Amino acid sequence: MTATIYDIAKKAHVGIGTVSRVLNKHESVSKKTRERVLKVVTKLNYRPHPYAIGLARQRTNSILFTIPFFATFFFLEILRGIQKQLADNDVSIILLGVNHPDQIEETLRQSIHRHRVDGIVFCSMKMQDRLANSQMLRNIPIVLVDTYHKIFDSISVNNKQGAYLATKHLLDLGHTRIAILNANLRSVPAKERFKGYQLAMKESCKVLDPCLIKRTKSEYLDGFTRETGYEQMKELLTLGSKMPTAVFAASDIQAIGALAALAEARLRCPEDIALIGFDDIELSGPLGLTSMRQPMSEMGSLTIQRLIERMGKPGLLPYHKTYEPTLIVR
Amino acid sequence: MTATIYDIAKKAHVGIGTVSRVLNKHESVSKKTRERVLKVVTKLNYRPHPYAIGLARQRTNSILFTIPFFATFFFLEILRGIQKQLADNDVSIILLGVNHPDQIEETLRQSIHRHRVDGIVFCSMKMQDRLANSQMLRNIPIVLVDTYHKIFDSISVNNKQGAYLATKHLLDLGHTRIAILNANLRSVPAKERFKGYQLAMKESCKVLDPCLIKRTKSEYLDGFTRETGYEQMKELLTLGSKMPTAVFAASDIQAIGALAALAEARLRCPEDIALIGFDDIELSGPLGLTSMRQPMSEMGSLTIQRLIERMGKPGLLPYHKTYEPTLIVR
DNA sequence: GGAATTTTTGGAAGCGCTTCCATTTGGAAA
DNA sequence: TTTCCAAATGGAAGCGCTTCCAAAAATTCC
Repeated sequence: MTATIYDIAKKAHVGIGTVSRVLNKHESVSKKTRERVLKVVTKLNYRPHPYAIGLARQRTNSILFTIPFFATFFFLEILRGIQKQLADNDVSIILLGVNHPDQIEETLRQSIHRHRVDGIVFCSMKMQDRLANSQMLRNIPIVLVDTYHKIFDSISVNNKQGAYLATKHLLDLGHTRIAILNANLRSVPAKERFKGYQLAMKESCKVLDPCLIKRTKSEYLDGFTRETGYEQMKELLTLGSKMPTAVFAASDIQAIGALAALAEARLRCPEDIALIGFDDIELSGPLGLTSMRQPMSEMGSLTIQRLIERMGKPGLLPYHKTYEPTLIVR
Repeated sequence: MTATIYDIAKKAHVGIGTVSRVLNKHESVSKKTRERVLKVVTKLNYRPHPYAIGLARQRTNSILFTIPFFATFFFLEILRGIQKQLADNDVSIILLGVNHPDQIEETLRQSIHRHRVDGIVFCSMKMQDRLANSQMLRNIPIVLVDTYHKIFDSISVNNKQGAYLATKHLLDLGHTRIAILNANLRSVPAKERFKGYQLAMKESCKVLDPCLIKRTKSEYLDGFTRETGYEQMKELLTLGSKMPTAVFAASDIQAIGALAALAEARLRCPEDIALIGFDDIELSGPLGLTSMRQPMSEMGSLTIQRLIERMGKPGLLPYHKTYEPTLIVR
């Protein structure tokens, strides 16, 4: 059996209230007693019972981390940042994988009720207005990562700037016919990335050739998939003389699909067609894919900082942080 | 404020004991009362407080899922299976990412104490004897996934058979000089996979050419890394006329490293050198890498089934389940 | 030295549940 | 109808903590 504060109180010849006060660092305990209690705490290797604390304090000290289940590396990286930050704060994280966007609301509702979490991190999924304004999320601190909604704190990456830099990189290499493989434009990141591409192209006075601008109507994952990239590249390859010399893919995952299409067509990547991605996911390295990197782990840390701050002072105005992605040339 | 059993009891004109009994499906409640209580439960949208339950029952209904932090797809897949299985059981999962093997013990100790978990899933990390026998893990149900130790339940894949099938596939394609890129042989899967390779080669009377057998001394991740694969393939490429015509990599991740080496050497994969991997990770598909698939999600489900069963009856003998991997030709 | 504060301290009550024991109820048997 | 017994029920105690209030101890001030 693990020790309780009663055991400590008895051994240290004090009341349980005093023990609790020592453990919670209340200042109204004399130095002498505090030390006596702490000595016993150490000796008995005492650990507070998190559920008892939760029950008494009326909060659970746990947060819900909501992610779409399909994707991979990005979340683990964010998660790593989150865990690092959490270690100090004695908060545990409950993972909620959502398989399909339509499930979000119901799944969320269940988890909130079931786990009575003190806060929610909402990762990479579009926050619908209806959901955002629902009663369910009224009184609970929320931080969005890699997505945006004006009424919540959000941590994201400057997609426009990233896309601008990526395109610029291709332009600087001397390319003129630069295609974009975009996702579904209903996705905010996709929209932003398109803007960055446009801006860079305009700046260097390149005309936007409509047939070089690919996007998708796919709803699944907003089109950030290999399949999309593969299809889009296939289409580009039918252009014959109008083919691009370089391609900016709105995500590495699409870029990888594009690579597959290139391989099928027996085209070499840097030589025949240049390709740049976005996200710098794990496999971009070995594939030699140039990409835009997002400071994922750092974003995770910041997320928790915000969440905890917000848990302390509920009235805060929404805070929006945007990181600048950096170009990783390979 | 959410309703408690007291609210329910009052509204349904019964005692709290009865409410509790209804909620826990005790049979000793008359049908009439049960229905009356359930009606109120629904009306008030009552949800039990997990911490109160935890405190009263003396267990936390949470399990610790321990993974190495580096890897990616595999865990998410396992996790998905786990979550699916958990949905019914009202158990929540606490994620513990371990950054470095040396941290395992301490991290584990902290988490067990802090969260008082009812069970542990231990994924893909070698379970050291010392740890396995430590007091800390004495009285807590544990299931190992993708790793093995005789005193714990384990769920894994028949590595030998998988490697055998993979090698056989290459042999059937007519290859005779087949190399193996292995990981560190202190890793059990690596050892098993080597055995499978040996077996297949012997069966078809191919002599094992030592210079075609690569392994690594790398401790990091037991050598299941891109870097390892890359280095090993580089070495193979220096063999000149003794070069293999086909390569079996002990993991996809190594295979991907190998692909990079091939690309550098301007060699085409299926044509110049055939390559087969193991694990069928997410990116093997788009890369067109033939591989051995493990039923990861299913493994996750089974893991939880075992864990829950073991939580019910602590005395069970260790149970070891081995899945047969299947060949995915691309 | 004694009164008036101020600082420390003890521990009851309460968080929301389970569980056990005592009590009540409803029939069946006599 | 009365007697018994099993089934059904109510609710106190207890899980390990926080917090508040009252009481004790220490300190300050006349």
